[in-house]
Amino acid sequence: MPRSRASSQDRSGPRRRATITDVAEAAGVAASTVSRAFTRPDRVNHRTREHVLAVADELGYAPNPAARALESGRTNTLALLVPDISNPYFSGVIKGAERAAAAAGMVLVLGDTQENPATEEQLVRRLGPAVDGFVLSASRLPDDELLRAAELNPIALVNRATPGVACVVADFDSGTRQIVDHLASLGHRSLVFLGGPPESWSGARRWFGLQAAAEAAGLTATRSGPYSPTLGGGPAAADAVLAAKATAVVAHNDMLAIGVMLRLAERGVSVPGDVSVVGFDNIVGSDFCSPTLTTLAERTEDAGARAVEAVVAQTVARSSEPPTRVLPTQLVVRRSTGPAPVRSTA
Amino acid sequence: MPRSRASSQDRSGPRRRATITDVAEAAGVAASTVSRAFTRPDRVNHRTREHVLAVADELGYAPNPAARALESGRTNTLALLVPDISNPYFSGVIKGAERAAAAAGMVLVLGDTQENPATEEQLVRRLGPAVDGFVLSASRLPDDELLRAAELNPIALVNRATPGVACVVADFDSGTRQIVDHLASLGHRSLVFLGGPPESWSGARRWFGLQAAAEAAGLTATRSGPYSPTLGGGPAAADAVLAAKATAVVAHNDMLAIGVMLRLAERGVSVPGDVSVVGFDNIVGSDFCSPTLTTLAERTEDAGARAVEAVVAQTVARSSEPPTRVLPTQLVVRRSTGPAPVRSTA
DNA sequence: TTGAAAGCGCTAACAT
DNA sequence: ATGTTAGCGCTTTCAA
Repeated sequence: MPRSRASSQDRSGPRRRATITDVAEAAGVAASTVSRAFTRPDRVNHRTREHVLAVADELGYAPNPAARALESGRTNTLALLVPDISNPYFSGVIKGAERAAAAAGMVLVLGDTQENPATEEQLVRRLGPAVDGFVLSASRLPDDELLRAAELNPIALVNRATPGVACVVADFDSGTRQIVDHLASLGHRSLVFLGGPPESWSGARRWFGLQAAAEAAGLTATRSGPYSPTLGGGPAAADAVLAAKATAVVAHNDMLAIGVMLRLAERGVSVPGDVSVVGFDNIVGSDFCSPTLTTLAERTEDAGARAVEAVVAQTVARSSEPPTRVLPTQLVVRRSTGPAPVRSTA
Repeated sequence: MPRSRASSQDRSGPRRRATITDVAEAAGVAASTVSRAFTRPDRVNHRTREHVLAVADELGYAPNPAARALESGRTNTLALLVPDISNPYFSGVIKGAERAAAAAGMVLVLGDTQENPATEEQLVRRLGPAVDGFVLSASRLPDDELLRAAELNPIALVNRATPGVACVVADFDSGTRQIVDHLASLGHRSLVFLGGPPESWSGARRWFGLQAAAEAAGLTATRSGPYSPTLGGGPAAADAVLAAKATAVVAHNDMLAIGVMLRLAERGVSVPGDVSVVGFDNIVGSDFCSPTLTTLAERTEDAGARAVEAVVAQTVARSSEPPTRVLPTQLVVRRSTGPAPVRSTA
């Protein structure tokens, strides 16, 4: 049987991995005993177990997860899909998910959907049989696809809500209220929202919340955009801000907010003297840009962790009513917001 | 045989995944034909193939990777281990690795070693049988462990060199020369290196290169630290800089450099008026901190991609002499460096 | 071109 | 407490 294995005579090729049978032979026991020694330590004689484990260690044996998965149908692997791994915003989600996955004894597979629904769909399909569940962060999939995927695999969403699918979302209602109240208390009478990608669920929630909060506080809220949620989106957004003679702007996210401030500085506009700027995300960098950025902080690590927990829970027992968790948000006030400038047209 | 499968009557539980047998039955062919339809399209009648694929699609069938892996010994999965996923420096490596892995038809598993050699070792051991190879970025494992691991799995290192293991490293010799020449051309006569973690291979290379380049250029180089390679390391490092009356400092990385500048600003010291500051990494943020940071850019995405390619190459054929690739570095000059201040003690 | 059968490494029933 | 056996889903001989 000329199977494609590493022939044992290559100079430095990977040594053939020890299998459970190798260990069994070397230890003079049956394979099932070796298996038990690893998985049900209490169901095997203490001394046998010691011996088996010693032999296994000597042979460098580690159970083959593929074989285990085949038998049990469980892979002990979770997949986390994000739109853009290099976006610092997702670092927190990733970190939290990693931690929770490790705590649950699971391995995390990371996927980058490149902001592309087709890529995301493909990853879900391809990874599906290889994982026990998915965490989809800022998913771009339409509701019906999400539902379909959720039939085959446990799924939890982060910052995206779809009825029937577990999700963890930031409390944008409270968050936008905090932002508006903060601006109102500084004397601002109106704000401009600089929108991000039209497909962004959280973008929609942010704008919705801002409108409601503005109305409640007696401010006028208008929307501009869409702009790229990156530093590169800054110039166009900043120019629009100046044209609109806004005294306060709320950007889709911190990257855009920082890009805006860069451009405003270039054009000789003072922040917060002339314009106050607020972002979303509280990314690394919002604390050292110039001026430092007032922004709404989400608990991204918690979000990642909670989502993993939700998926793990589903792998154990599917509940009929998938939970929705709302995580608190908190406005971090820094130097980019200040009193509304006094206008001649008061 | 009461195997633990999802019983088909749970309300909304995961539907049982279609297997190759299901498809075979539904299509009225043998399982082996279905298998061939997917893996050797040319070895099956055109019409049969169409039919089989149609049925498979209808059933939502996707081959089970675990079963494939069991048979072939290949998982089509690569693992990338980094010390800290949330460090923006690694985003580039991750991104590049993702891209190269996808191009090679492989899935990438990401692991966070938490800057901990023990965690790293554990991950390598646990993931070993589940993956076709490893990319170890900034590995903290001692040489002998690396060698041992390399016997069982193809491995490529990023910014770490160990004889006998494939690696991709940045050209720190050239990079440090660029830094020193830049400072020398601005009239600086000495520099202080703010060191990072003592175990860091690239940290050692940086300091080594700086010394050599300084000597060649007739500058004095001294070292200070170690400091935490984070914003939080800034204050201590900055205070040391002032105590040393340095005119130019080179920080272990950008995060530390930015932390230093923050503290210097706090203490009323002008950058670059009084002190010039240089970093390593060119992270996102080095372009919008204040002042913007002069830093040595590495080609991190390329590094990740090259490393993946090196691993993939090894999975095909192990070469006796694992390759070392040196990637160019480039100094990005921004506002944090300027002419050396004129000192009374000239 | 297709089907039948064996086996990848492991775990779980069942027997001892 | 331990061994024997069957089978997870798939690919791959080997026959037809």
